Amino acid sequence: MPELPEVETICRYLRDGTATQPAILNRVIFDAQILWARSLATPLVEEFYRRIRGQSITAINRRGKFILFSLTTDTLLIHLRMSGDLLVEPADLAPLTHHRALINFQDGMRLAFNDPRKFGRIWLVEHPALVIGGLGPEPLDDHFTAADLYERLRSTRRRLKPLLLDQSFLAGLGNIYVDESLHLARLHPLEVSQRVSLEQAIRLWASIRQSLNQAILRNGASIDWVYRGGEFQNYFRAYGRVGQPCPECGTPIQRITVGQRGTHFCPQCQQLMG
DNA sequence: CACGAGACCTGTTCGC
DNA sequence: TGCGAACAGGTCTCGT
Repeated sequence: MPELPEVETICRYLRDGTATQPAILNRVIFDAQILWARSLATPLVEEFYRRIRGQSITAINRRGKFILFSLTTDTLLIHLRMSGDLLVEPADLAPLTHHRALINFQDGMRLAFNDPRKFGRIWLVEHPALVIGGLGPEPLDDHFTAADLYERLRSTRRRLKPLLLDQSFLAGLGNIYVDESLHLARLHPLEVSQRVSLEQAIRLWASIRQSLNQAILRNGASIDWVYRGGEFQNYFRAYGRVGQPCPECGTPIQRITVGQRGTHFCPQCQQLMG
């Protein structure tokens, strides 16, 4: 499910709690179970069990699409990839079909990692930089400026869509928010980054931040069978709207494939520069 | 260097 | 109704 706004939403749910699930900050870990071996990236499962036991959750943060749980001595990182989700529930429930890992707390609750497609990954490390060190800037960070984006765009000749999906270029965007940001900025997904002017870069920078901020305000997007209460899917401008009118000009939204990803854009508003 | 294809996985939806 | 194909919010690795 998750791109930056959805991961941010889940992060807040875990930190602050919701109407249906309690916050898990400061809980003490009793033990853990890995139900699908490949969900654990590192360390080996026995060491994971041994090290995580007895640590408590001192902070919950997001970096790009990673969720970082600061523990007493280590950091637990979880990437939800395509279909992952995190649930807080009583530890005595029988695991659901798609539960891949369980972190059991001393107070009888547990954090369950549910992931039908099994692409998600878990790391337990002393130094999180080992996992997230290669990420590009955080798009909503005050330190990330339009000038930064312009400079980064100029440093390569890649097409905008695959470039913005590259987490080492910018952290957190995925298929939805790249399409939404490019539409808002009126830039073609196949435009070459080096041809983007300063003015266009400023527009793209503002569009990325606006898309992400609006999505976070609506608790992210919920599509298909994964519904977490987010409502941003009702405000999509381009993503998933093939054949429907562009909100700016009414031209039907087109779908092409770029780097094996479905790509949605308005052929009128988003034209390649000649 | 930049891009495309194939892997990793399961589930849903679409077209005939 | 049934069945295969296409598709899905991600990322890695390999070959050209």
